[in-house]
Amino acid sequence: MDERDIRLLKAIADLGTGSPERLHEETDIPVSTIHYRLNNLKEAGVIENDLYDVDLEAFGLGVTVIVEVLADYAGPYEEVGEKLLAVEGVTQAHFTMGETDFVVIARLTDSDMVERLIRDFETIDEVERTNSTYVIATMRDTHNALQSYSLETLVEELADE
Amino acid sequence: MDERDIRLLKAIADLGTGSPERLHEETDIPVSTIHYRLNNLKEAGVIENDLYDVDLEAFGLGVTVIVEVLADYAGPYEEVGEKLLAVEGVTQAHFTMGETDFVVIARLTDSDMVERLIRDFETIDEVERTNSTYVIATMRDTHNALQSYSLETLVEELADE
DNA sequence: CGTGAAAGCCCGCGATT
DNA sequence: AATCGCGGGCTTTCACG
Repeated sequence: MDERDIRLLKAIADLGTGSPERLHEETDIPVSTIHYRLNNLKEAGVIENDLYDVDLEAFGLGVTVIVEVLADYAGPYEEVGEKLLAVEGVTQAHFTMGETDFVVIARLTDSDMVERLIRDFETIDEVERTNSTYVIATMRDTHNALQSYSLETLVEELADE
Repeated sequence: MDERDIRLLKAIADLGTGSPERLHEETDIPVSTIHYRLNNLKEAGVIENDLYDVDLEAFGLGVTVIVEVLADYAGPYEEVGEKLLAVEGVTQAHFTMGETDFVVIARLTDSDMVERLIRDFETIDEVERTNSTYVIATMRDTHNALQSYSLETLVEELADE
């Protein structure tokens, strides 16, 4: 992966599309070269998949909750994690170190559903305690960390390897 | 938005792609109708954008941190939020109610960069205190809350409107 | 909402450096 | 091994039933 790949990925992050033509306009790299590069990146697993960003508000999923979960488990943490993931509405689950064991983020319709979510969590054997925080407004929610990085920083990081 | 749209969006969430042909295989809805529907959904803002999922590990962005930010501000919260978003590596920022004011999630390269992140936060005038939690493993991180919902639930939600 | 044909884009091939 | 032009083929669009 060289500077040209970075420029490509940055363009993808900024434009929010993988369209070769759009990328060509943005980067001035010839269309067929973009193909060549993109294929390599896919092969290497750098680009996982193409997907759609669905607006959850449209489904009435307007409520976001962040739940800290304290668990007591003997086996591997993955087992507990799987049970958390199975609860309806969970969009993120992070296994963490520190005061709490898991940080879970869920998207729900209303406070009734929040109640059900918490109840579902508490029902899990290994779960000891939960601590919920309501989200009033989400200012950013993107997988594209690249968007927040400057091209220079990314190239620099690359050089360190 | 009717039941057919829901089926379409559910298929998108499940397959992880917006490819009309794949969607046709899954739903048996004619290809051109899928185009028609998808266009409407885009117009309505239900589908925000099509994008690529970039593997952040490939950039050495292997460290995830969750930071709770306590702030003291006179003006609107957006002002503080903007300052938080400007810090390099921030992928999510939620304005919350409860013990803390913001929950921020960032993707970074190493602990040096975590230090810098915290320092950047603390430098912001309105920020009073921060509390960081390291993520050991992320078990799920998807915008696709739809994946975790059953088709029945979604249609039911729709009917309530 | 479905059909068909025309337009435009994607992407692999192969020649070039 | 990377780059780039070309052209077949598929995807998408659009006017109509």
